[in-house]
Amino acid sequence: MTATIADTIYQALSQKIITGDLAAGEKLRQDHIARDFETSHVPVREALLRLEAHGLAKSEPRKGMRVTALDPAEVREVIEMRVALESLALQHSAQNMTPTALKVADRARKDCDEADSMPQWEARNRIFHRAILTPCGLPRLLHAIDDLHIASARHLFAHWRPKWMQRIDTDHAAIIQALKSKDVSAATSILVRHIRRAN
Amino acid sequence: MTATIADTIYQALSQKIITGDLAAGEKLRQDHIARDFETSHVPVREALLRLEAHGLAKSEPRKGMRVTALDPAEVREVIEMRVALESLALQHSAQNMTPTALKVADRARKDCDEADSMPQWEARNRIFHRAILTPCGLPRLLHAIDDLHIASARHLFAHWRPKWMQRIDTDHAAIIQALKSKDVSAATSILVRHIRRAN
DNA sequence: TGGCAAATAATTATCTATAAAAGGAAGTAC
DNA sequence: GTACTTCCTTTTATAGATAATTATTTGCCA
Repeated sequence: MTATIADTIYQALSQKIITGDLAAGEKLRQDHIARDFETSHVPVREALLRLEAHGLAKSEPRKGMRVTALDPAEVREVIEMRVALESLALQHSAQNMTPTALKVADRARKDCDEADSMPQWEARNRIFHRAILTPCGLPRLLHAIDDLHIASARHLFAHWRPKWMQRIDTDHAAIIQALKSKDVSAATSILVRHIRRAN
Repeated sequence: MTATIADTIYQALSQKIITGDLAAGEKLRQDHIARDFETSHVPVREALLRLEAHGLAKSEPRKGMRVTALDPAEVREVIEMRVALESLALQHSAQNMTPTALKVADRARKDCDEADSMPQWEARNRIFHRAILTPCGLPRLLHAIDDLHIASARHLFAHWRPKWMQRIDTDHAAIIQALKSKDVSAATSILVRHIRRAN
């Protein structure tokens, strides 16, 4: 489990970008970051490249990296992509859904409802969505969905953080219920509605 | 336009992986590649990371990179993802489709039909698919589709290269025709069928 | 002969140093 | 006063060297 330094830096920076701690458009200077992490700039470069791969930063050659902007058009785009891909994943997932997997998902649902801060809720919300989709067994699809969730999370932090309050998510419960009764189309349509309005 | 060295290496390696010149499972050794390109290993590392981001290679920390395998299950997965995302893109694209864009697409279609080798056909086929989808104006979606096309291309090279022969693609023509007459649902269903069977 | 262990080789990850490019400031010509 | 040029600073990109980790081989003992 020897996590590489670049890994650590990538995790830290992506978290900062997601929460808005690093604002859109902000420059990411290699040696400043290197100083912060008490390392050289080489692993920083690696981490920045990974940020770029996940759409969190953009590089202009010889001019450095900047945190990507998240305009409303892209937020809508991400939502439509999530609708398309999460529907697909859920249809496969529902077929493979075991009682065990359902219990795991319901546990994640409860954890999410019980979160007592926005960052905690956001993390647990992602875990819930992943839990209901993981049984699809399509790794590439799940990976793509994860990236979209990261973009969604950025938007959630930017626009909902102040207004957030603890609440029971009825959509989540309804999805679990539909999965339990093997009603795939109901589960899918609730999920689609949920994605479209939760953002 | 100062292309960085890492750029060049990435292009070359990805091309080799797509065409099967670098086989699945093959190790990608940093200093060997560095020697081949007469450079140091640092830009090589960058290129390898980009390969990983596009799903063409996988890294195990401290153990190096390997070209990813392309098992039949993943091929099916990619097809289903393409169906989901290209449908979405086409629906937006059809709405924004200008006569000019249609002409460009039809030109791409003819070029594709006239290709006289498998690699040429593959490149032009990708250009055609991109041409009919680009007007959707959703950059993130197009980018995701591009990555899926790369995976599809690997499969095409692996399984169709010997059997390839020049032919007129009637699906392509039918899609253009449907777009011309603004029949979005017809265009979409032809595209879906096309993706499912062309692979 | 087979299996374990230490040493060796190969390879990756990181660091330090150098080169190249871009951006900005100051000075001069008009 | 404005625009252009040149120099200086900042920052990124690459190279070469070092450290750390893994794989392999060889030698020893049962």
